[in-house]
Amino acid sequence: MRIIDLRGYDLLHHGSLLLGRMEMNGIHIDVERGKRELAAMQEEMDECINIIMKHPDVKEWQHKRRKHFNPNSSDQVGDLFFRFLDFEMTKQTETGKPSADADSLLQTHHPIAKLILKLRQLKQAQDDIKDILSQTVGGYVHPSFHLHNVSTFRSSSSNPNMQNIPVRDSEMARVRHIIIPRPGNQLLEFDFKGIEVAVAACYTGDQNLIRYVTDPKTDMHRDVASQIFMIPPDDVPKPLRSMVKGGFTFAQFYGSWWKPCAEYMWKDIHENGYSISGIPLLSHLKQNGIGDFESFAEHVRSVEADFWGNRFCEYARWKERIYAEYVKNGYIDTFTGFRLQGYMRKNAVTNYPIQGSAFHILLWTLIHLQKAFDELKMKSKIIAEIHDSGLIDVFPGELERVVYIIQKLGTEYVRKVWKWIIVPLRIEFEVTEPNRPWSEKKPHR
DNA sequence: TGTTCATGG
DNA sequence: TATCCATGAACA
Repeated sequence: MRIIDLRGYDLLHHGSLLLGRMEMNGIHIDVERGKRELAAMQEEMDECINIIMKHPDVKEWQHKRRKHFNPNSSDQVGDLFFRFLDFEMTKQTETGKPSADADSLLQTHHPIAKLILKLRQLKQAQDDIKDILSQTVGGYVHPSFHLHNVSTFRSSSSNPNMQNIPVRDSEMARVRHIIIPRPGNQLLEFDFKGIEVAVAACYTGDQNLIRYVTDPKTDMHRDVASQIFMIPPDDVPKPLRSMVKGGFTFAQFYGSWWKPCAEYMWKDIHENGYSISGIPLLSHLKQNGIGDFESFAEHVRSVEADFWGNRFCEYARWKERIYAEYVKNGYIDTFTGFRLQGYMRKNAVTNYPIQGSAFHILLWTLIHLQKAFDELKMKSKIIAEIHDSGLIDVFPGELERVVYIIQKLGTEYVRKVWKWIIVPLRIEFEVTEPNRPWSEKKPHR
């Protein structure tokens, strides 16, 4: 992997300076609240452990195995459920042992499965908070951000990693309670919507993909869901759309194929029982001749053939073209000035330039945002960056101005500089009240 | 140290 | 016909 020209050099040079500046700024931490959360989590964990250890199945396991049960050991948990209690093993680890991940455990419907998972969540949240507190000095933590670790020329973060702090799970999102703005300030988060898909449209020039990311009246995930489940586009329920988004469309973009996609979706629709205008999805499928996994998989196979053969045929051709280029030359070049070389699998070749360049749009925006802050003598500070989003500690009275500048830079100016961005970009903003934690961010406008 | 599981994009 | 890229912790 190397830089091929001044565009790439410039990004790394100014990008490094920016990330260094961010690192020096640091993030304000509510240390007292952190300590309270740790204590509260410990109590909840003790409660879980108590119930787990009292369960007759665990006691019997300890007796027969002549060992103290450790609920943090996935080896032991897997052994308990899938060997000792003989639940059906639906998933193996790479080395052939029964998997003890969240999915596998939930499928047992055993009363302590949920407790073990809750314990895992609490433990990780507690570890995250401990990790942050241990590296906080004078109320501020200074995470590292790097540009030299990732094969795609994305960034990474460590000590502590600010790029994988939980946000979806309500228990774990408690970690965000301790991340607060400077006194009197607000936290502003902005993120590029669907930027990887937008960048994929730029690289591939696929007319249908370009239309989907350009025309807000269209909806790719809804249309694909409509095709897979044979229902009118307007009848696609939101949760089903979102399942298809991750389980089929993105999986396909990343290089998956019909069989694993079909397995994932088939399992999901059995667990989550969607209904289409009052009719259970499974009955609806049966009415359309799909009554078992084999017929569903066969159908998904045909949807996949249409996906790459018709819907996104230019994307498919680009994938072949770029891979052939890599095989011939031993490298591929990105729009942002980098040469990707060395051993890459086919799926990597078709994904790296997209992933890297999507991040570079954010990086460019942040570099110029910092420049604006300096030139206008503004007091807001950039404090973190998460691949397609930025986190700003906003000084009182500067909020609207900061939002305006980000909007201008990230959706207009970047397109004047990088003509390869041939589709519109969209940014959404979320903000907290003054002095309130990151967990309380609300949509802005 | 390799494996597994967790989180984020 | 391998779902892309990371970091961190615990266990064995």
